[in-house]
Amino acid sequence: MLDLKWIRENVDRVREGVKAKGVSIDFEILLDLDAKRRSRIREVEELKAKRNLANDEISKLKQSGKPPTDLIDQIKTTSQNIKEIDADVGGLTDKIDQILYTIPNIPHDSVAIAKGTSGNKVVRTWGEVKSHNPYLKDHLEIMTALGWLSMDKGSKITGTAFPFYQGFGARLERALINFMVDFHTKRNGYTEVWPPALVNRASMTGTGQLPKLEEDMYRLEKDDLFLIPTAEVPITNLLRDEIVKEEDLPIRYVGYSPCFRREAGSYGKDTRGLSRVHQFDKVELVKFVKPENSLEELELLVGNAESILQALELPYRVLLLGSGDMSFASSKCYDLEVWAPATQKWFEVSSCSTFGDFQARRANIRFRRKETNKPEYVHTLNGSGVAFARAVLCLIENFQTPEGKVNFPKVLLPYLS
RNA sequence: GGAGAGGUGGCAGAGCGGUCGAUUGCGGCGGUCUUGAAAACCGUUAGGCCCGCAAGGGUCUCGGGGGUUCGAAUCCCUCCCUCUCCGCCA
Repeated sequence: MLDLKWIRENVDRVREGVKAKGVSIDFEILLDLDAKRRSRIREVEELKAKRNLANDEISKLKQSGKPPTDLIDQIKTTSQNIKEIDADVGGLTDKIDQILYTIPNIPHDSVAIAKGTSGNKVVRTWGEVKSHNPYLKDHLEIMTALGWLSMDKGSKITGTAFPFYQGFGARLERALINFMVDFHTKRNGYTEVWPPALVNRASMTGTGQLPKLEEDMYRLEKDDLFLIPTAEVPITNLLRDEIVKEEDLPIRYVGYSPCFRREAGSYGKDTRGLSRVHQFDKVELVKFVKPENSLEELELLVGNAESILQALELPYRVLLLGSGDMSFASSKCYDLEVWAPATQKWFEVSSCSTFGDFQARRANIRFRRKETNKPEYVHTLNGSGVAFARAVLCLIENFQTPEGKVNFPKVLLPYLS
């Protein structure tokens, strides 16, 4: 979330930033509640100071054996007042928090202000973008024919858009997990983690999925736990409510997890085969960095994600997202899209963002700077490195042979043999 | 799931209604001593919020929330978590 004090001092800038994200917030109400709350706090703290002095006095009188009954009677009304004002402050705080939690992060200055996807810019393209060729079959056709994937079985067992991988398809999934995690640990310097796939409400709130996206997630009612939409959630929350040492930064984690998305209301849009599914696998990169290194670390993160696509010999392009297409918590975001030559579409397989201190503030993740010895919020970043279902889709379509078989990039061969 | 014991500062561990934000030890930081280091000694070492340009002052926090009281780390209720034993189980 944004800092209330900072909002107060920079309302116009926040107002513009929020609008650029396509969200509408009534800041007059917020600032009014804030002013009321602070005035009530001043009021109640004065009373508390008075009560504390009286309590000291009572304590002394008791110790010297004098009955402090008069003083107790006097201070009773003060205590009653304190209770009432405290309740009022509590109510105001709840209202303020409710608003604060719905305010999105504002885009970084280097991000184009634009509606929807109109501000997205291709910053570079890599590899050969194959044009349409009559013999090309799409991934679903190939994988189904080879017995690698059954969307029908997934539907029977669970429901629509739950892929069931079989035989070599299952093997491929497992190989990709190992390849990507190895690559990021050995070559890109990340520390491997394997997080839980279920998280509690506090974690979902910490990274910003809640309260806004509750409808997009699978939830276990009985335990009030959520199936993670991305490993970003458990991995970022690893450091929730902690203060790390300055010299430990940057902290880099890589973790595999299954990802679960209800994708409510998205039926009929790009849903063929593996292009949009409710459960998929993903290797996620998460970084905690010092604020001054945030943008530079984002570029490195994008590079780390790209290195996977290059190793897999997949043609891709990098998009810098405009304000209207960015996620709620993101401050600056690059998407990586891979070309699928049969489907003739770009598929997003990675989204790399810096969140500034937005998540760190919500999740209370700080570091202590040596010079000042004061705790400061870290900046959090994450990116897919990369997301599977679509990467598999692109892999199959790019590496298919005219005979209806599939070759694989040589980097995967050790994992597939 | 059942029974019991606990959750206190970076860690360990006291306190169990009244100057307790908290004794003490370890660790960390600064200093004295030393050619340097160790040891020893001295000092220092939580965070949030409010007011303030600042210095500083006030207030809150002993797992979370609520209650009793003039006053709660201490008493009561509730939830969460950890440990031990039993049950169940991959």
